[in-house]
Amino acid sequence: MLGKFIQTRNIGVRIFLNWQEKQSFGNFTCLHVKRKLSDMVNVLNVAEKNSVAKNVAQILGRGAIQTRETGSVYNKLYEFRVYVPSLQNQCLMKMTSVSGHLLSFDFGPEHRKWTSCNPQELFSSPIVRFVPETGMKIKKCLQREIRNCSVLIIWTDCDREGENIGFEIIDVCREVKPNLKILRAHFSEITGPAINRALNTLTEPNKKVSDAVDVRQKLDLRIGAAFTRFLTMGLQVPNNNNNNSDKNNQIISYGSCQFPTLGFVVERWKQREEFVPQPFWYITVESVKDGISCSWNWKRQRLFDERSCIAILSKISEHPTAKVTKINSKQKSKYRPYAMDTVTFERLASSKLRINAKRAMMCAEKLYTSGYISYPRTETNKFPPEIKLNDLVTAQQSSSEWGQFANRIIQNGGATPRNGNKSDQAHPPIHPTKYASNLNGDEKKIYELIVRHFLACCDKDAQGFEVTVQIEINEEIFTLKGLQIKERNYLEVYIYEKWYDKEIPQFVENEMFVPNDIDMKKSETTAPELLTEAQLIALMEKHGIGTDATHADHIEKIKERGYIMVTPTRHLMPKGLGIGLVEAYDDIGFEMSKPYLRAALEKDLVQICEGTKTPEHVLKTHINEYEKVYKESHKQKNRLFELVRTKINS
DNA sequence: GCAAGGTC
Repeated sequence: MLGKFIQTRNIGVRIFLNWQEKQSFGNFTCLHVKRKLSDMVNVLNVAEKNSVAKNVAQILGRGAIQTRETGSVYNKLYEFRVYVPSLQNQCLMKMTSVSGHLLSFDFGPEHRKWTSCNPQELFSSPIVRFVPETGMKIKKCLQREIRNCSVLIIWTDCDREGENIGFEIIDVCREVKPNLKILRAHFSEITGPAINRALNTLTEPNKKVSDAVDVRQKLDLRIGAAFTRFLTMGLQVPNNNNNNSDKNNQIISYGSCQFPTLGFVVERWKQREEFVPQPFWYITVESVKDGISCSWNWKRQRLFDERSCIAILSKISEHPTAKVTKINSKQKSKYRPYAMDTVTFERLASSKLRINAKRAMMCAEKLYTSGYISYPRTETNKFPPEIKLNDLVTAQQSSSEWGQFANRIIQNGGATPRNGNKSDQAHPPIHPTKYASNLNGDEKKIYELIVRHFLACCDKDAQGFEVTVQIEINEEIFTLKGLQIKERNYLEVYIYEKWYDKEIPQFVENEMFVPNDIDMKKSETTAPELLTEAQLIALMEKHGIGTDATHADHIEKIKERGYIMVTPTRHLMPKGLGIGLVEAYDDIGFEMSKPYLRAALEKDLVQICEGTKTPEHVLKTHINEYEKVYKESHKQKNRLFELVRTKINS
């Protein structure tokens, strides 16, 4: 086996020279080359984006790669030679890429113009699939290169969309070469071991997963377009942007993700609007001992009845002597963070670094394609047992900021990750894959967050000692808590969380003292705050609205449409138009702004992937559901539009 | 002029 391998490699080198000769001398060596090339299998490899193609080629080609232009500015072609186990052959690998989806769905020409048809027809009108102008150069490149290849290996991202993009590549290539052998590589980080493992474990691509995405695309297009045309043309809201749009109406869009996103913002706003503050009363006790002031907490916390509170106050004022009835001491831990999934990442970036989710994902994407971190779109928050965490921790020892901390983890017996219980069965939690020292700006901050979170997760919980003192004053109970931090552990590297000592005096059981002050205070309940971006993302995640990659886009979209705005305190506030749309649909009895419809679709898509439902069935069911809503809104359109107009003007 | 999902 080894002998064969070496021999094949030698042939590979010879052919390589001949191939270059062929380039230089045209047909001169043609016959000779033809004979030798027959030993070599030509393989076209296609990744989802150029950066992946480049880095995968660099790893597999061990630096011996040739770069060629493809006609598409962003997509290069990299050539190298490597032995591919599942083909049992030394291969001439041509590695190139698409730029995300290559194909696009749209209505046929007869339904594309807004005035061409009743929007309801869009639920059943023909849909065409085509390569948009922006992808034509990539398509030409794929079809040109596949002609002299017998194998196609798909290197798109290992998620649902990636599988679908894989089939787009397959369709385009099969158009010119129907009898291709097709293989799929599985990887979730671009490192030597992961990429070599992928090459050694090629499988068939998964059509079911790709089918699920087709269903999602068709549904989103039909429903989005039908309702958007209906609302925009029906409401005729004048456009206040002075752009060059020849249409004078503002677009009032509906989308299966943007509408529920809006719904969350409006719902919170409503809770706040409808909130009625409730007055409440509570008793405070102040004392001083050993020079330390203590504010004791009432066990009843608060009473909503003033007279009851007065009664208790007068009762304890009769014998205002406190007796220490209980002292509890216990170990207290502050837990280190779980391994990082995408939503946690987006929320931390937004709340701790003040980098909005959209920008944070862009930075993470760049760090991933540069090989610094693992794939940033993951729902997994537990590390697989086979991952070599100690190697990853060791790699961070070069840092002047957290290197010592990484070193300490290793010295103390190695990484002990705090794992959650979610796994998408495709990607590990977000973690650094190598040390980076040359980053700047937001990318640097994002990388630092990922590294510090990773090291914190691999370290130990912080340990403290909590003392709870309980007193009774004429049968009323009050408590005081003190905290002594013993071991900071993960907190030393995780600068985003704080934990403070709280010093309290020494007490002994049955000790008696007279408090310096006993008082009754009045306060009232406060309304919930408007949502922050971080909280909205958490809600979207919880209800399955959008993907890790698009949460941020949907929030941007509803801002752009004039449905919501951001307050100076960075809270999300719905505008009249947004409130009107949500209330109008609520009013005619449809939960369009609620997340349930999208969640139901998501569930069906998973079933398509698992093979328990057919794509045709799922598509038909959901189309029917939304068409019913459409017909009803059309029937009640005067009422619906009037409701929205009232809100816009209020 | 529409969606959501990829990416530059």
